[in-house]
Amino acid sequence: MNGKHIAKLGLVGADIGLALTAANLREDAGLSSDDILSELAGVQASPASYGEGVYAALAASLLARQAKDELHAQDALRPEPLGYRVWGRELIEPGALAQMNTAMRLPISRVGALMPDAHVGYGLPIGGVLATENAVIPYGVGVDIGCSMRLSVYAAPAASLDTRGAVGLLQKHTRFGAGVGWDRRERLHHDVLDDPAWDAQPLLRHLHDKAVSQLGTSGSGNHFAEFGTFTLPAAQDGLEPGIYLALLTHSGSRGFGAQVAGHFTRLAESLHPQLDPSAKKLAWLDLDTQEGQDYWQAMTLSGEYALANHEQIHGRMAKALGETPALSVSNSHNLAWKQVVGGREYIVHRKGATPAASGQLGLIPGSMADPAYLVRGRGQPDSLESASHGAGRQMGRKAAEKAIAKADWKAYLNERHVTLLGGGIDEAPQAYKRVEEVIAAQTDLVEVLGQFQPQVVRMDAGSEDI
DNA sequence: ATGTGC
Repeated sequence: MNGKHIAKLGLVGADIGLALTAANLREDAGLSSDDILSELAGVQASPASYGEGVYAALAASLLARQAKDELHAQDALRPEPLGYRVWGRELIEPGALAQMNTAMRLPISRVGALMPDAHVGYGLPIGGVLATENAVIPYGVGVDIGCSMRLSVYAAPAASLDTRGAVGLLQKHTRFGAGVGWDRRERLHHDVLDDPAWDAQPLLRHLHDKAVSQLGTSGSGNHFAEFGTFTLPAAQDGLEPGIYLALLTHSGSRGFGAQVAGHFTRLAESLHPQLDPSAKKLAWLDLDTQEGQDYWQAMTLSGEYALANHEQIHGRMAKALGETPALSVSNSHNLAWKQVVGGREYIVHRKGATPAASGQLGLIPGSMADPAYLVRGRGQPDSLESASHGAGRQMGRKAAEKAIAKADWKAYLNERHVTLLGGGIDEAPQAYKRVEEVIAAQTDLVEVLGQFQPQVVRMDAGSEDI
């Protein structure tokens, strides 16, 4: 009796050693090689019936291997990605298409689409829309859960707030930077802080204090608060055509949402150890598990928290201006929704994509010095009723710091009479695709209703200073 | 995206 006999049975790895050990004991007990081999075949065929005795260790190892193989089979990627439509393909880098292809190979994926602002992200590309069946992918939503836009249009002429006034308001009523919150005495309350969901999970309870301090702040990266002129060519929601003063903000769920995203993507990865490495960051949570339900609850709360951030920023500003907005629009662009697609309910992930159901209003910003658009969705089915969430990056942050001359950046702002508070060269307009081209690539997804031109922009100071 | 990090 030796390893070759055992290997012939199809045993692999550590199981061979375990089988040999057991075989030696049976040989000592007087059994023939043929008898032992037939016993081993019995263990292989039904390891669950050998919980005790000389074959117990081998049986346990076989069972563990079986479970792992089943997990692997469940998580196996399709050999080929499902088909999906791409808007503005000529504007999209190959890496983003490769990431979308991987996403469309997941066993849980059903329908997908790529928006014209798409670029590479963690897991699902930014600008990716993905419908899955009964499962949610934390990195299909993104790190900044609930990242969103809000526009307030005031029934006041664009010239009624000068640059100096706008700078003062932005400095007084907005807060930027990683880790930054409002001082205790400056904080405002919001009902979102009383949501019972905060008490439903230890993680959420733990993050409540941070959420309290950061409510009504704007964070870092591409987040902004800006005053500008809003041009409305045709009446909308009772607002007459005209050129108005307006406030546009881009903010998310801050440290709270980031910690939720990190926690649940690590959890998802740990639950899918057999997932192909190329799809590691696309690990999902089944919605019929406790983990999936917990993520859904935390994600929903993060989304509401992010919208509350905007409400507070706009509320502070409206009070300071003494104006009530004549038109208010907001939308989340990093979130998952339950949505009926072709008669079936799927989980639709939009990671940097604007919901664009028929008639639904949304906001698509360009850059710190380029126009933002008020749009109305056309409910295009192949896009899963979506549109781009912005212009999309043309180059990464490090590439932008190398490639863009500071003088060119400043000239771009000067030509458009944009005053910038904070803001790094990694967010320069030249780092983004031309938003006009991105809008032109999705005329079948959204109709443009109005245009916002930034004039005084506040962003996080970042690594560079203008 | 975030006062972080396989």
